[in-house]
Amino acid sequence: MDKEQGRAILKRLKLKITPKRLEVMSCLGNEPLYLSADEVWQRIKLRVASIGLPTVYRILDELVAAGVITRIFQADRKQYYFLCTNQGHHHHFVCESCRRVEDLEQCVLGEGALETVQRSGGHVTSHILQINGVCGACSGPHQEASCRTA
Amino acid sequence: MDKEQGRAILKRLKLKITPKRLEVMSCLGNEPLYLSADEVWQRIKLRVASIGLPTVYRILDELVAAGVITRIFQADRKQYYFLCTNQGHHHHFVCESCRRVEDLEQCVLGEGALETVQRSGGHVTSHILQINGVCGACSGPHQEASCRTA
DNA sequence: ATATTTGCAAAAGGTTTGCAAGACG
DNA sequence: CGTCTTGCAAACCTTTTGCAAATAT
Repeated sequence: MDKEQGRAILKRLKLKITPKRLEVMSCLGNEPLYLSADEVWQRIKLRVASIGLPTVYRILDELVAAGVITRIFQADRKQYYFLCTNQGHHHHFVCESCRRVEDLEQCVLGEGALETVQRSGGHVTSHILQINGVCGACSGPHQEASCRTA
Repeated sequence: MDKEQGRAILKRLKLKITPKRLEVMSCLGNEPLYLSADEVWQRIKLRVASIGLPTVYRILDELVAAGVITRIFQADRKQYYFLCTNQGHHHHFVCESCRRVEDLEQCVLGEGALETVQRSGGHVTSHILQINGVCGACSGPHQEASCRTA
C-alpha cells in the first residue's frame, strides 16, 4: 500500500486527497496487523505535523463505510481496523498472539447457512465471520518469546 | 425459561440463587429477542423492588462467561445479549427488523475454514459467526407495519 | 457465620460532535 | 472561491469500579 494506491482509492471514493488520509491508509496498509484508532493515531503522529484523534476516527469511519477497511472484533469492546488488500468477498483469520490478520481464501460459510433462513421466508443481508486463533509463526516451537500476553 | 430452570442453571454454575439473577434470566429467556443491558434493566425494574444497572451488567457478564447467554453484534457498538435455549455449538440468525434471534441448526462454518489455517501451522481457538437479515415474519407481504426502522 | 451479592455514586475511557480555521480542487 | 477537511475542546454514553450494607447458604 503505497501513496499511489491510496490516491487511487480516494479518487474512486470521491474523497479529497489529503495527507492525513494517505497516512492512515499507509499506516494500516503496511503490515497485516489490526490496530485501534488510537494506535493508528500514535503511529501517524510521529510522521505528520499535527493530526487529531477525531480526524483518525473520521477517516477510519469513511474507509469502513467504503469497504476499504474492515472491523476486527475483540473481547475488549474496542474497535479495531484492518486494511484488506484482497478485493473479493472473504473473511479473516486473526492471530490472538501477534495481531496478524490473514485473508481466508474464500467465504468459508457453509452451504446450509443461507438455506435455513430462506426456508422460513426470511432473507440474509449480511454476515459476520471471524476466525480467531494462533498463527503458524506464533505456534512454532521457537517463537514463545515473540508472543504477546495481551 | 421459568424460575425452576433458572435455579438449576445457577446451581450448576455454583452461583447463589438470588431474585435478581432469576429475573435477568427470566427476562431474556421469555422471548427470543436480543436486549441491551439497559433494556434488561428497564424491564426488570418494573417487577423487582430495586435493582441497579451495575448489577444487571454483573449478572450478564457472569452468564456470558458461563456460556448461558451470547453476545449479539450490532453496528452501534453496544453490547446485546441473547439467552440460548439450544445447547450444542451453533450460531444465530438475527432479524434486523424485529430483533428476533433464531438458532441455526448447526455450525454453518464450511469445511475449508479450519484447514486453511492449519495448513500454515496455526490453530483455531474460536470463531465469531452471526448472520443478519430479515426474518420470515418481517418479510411477509402484510407485515410492513410491524417493521422497526431502527 | 461468612463469603457472596448488590446499591449507589462516581469514574473510566473509547468515541462523537460543534464550530471555526484551514486545505483541496 | 466554494466545499470538503481538520484541530481542538468538550460532550457523550455505555460500561466498570469501590466500598459499605444486605443477603444467601
